[in-house]
Amino acid sequence: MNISEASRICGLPAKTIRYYEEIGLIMPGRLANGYRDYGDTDLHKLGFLQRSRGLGFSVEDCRMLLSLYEDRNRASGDVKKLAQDHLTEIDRKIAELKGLRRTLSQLVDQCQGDDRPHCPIIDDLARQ
Amino acid sequence: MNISEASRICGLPAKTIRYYEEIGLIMPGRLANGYRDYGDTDLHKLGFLQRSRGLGFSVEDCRMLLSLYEDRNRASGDVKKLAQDHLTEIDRKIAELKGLRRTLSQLVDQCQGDDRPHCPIIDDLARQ
DNA sequence: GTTGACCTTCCTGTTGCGGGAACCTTTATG
DNA sequence: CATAAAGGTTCCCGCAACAGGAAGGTCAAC
Repeated sequence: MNISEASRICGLPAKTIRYYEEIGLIMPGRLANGYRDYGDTDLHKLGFLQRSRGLGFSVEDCRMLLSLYEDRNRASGDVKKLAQDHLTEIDRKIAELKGLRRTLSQLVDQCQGDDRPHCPIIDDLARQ
Repeated sequence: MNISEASRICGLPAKTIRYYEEIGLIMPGRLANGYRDYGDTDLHKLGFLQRSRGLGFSVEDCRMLLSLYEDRNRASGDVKKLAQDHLTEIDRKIAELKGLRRTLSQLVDQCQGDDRPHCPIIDDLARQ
């Protein structure tokens, strides 16, 4: 199966699939003409990558997850740790964004938003 | 005032300050020896940038905010719109992260996290 | 005069691809 | 059968917002 069909099936752009190959994540076979040739195993891996990335894991995390996926003797604890660390990072980001949101929405509420120059948002940013 | 002192005062790394100059955000004077020389106006702008970035505005947004800051005839509505758009974007990111968080935490909860290979997280990612 | 702490510019690397050029193959069509 | 369109390939640049580090100039102190 060529790359555009693999792309259609796994939902990843061809560019992304080539990139994953470049960094050694999935190495498909090649046909005599040099075209990439994706088999069932490749397609499963691509789908796995698509969903892992969809959960926000970094590509390097995905590399780790993929090797755990292929390791029949893996410890589920290793997977769980990866996921928990990611969860912690997500929580950190959410907290950070909520902090920004609080401050920003207060400022927005205070601003008249009309044609006049007076602006509490600018005043806050410019506070001496 | 040289760059390291400016950095200490505004709280931005010297690297960042130089970068802001490179992209035309703040253009300090130069001494005879070629060293950058920051005056009060420059320092105010740097502080303004530091706080704007701290609220998560993109550097290009900061450029716009800075020009509104310097525009005595600005309409506060322009500032408010920028801030509201940013707020919308923040909300979008929060929602996205919360979605990930939901799915991920469910999976984590289902996983035993022991030495055995069975793992609902992997199973979900590998779902055929 | 020499050391050490500054400063300068310039180049590379980061993350995860997207866009596009230049070129080759295969397939479809007149 | 010639050709054009639609694939494939590699390779290189660009994005955001800097950080790290090399190579070299400058300045103050001892």
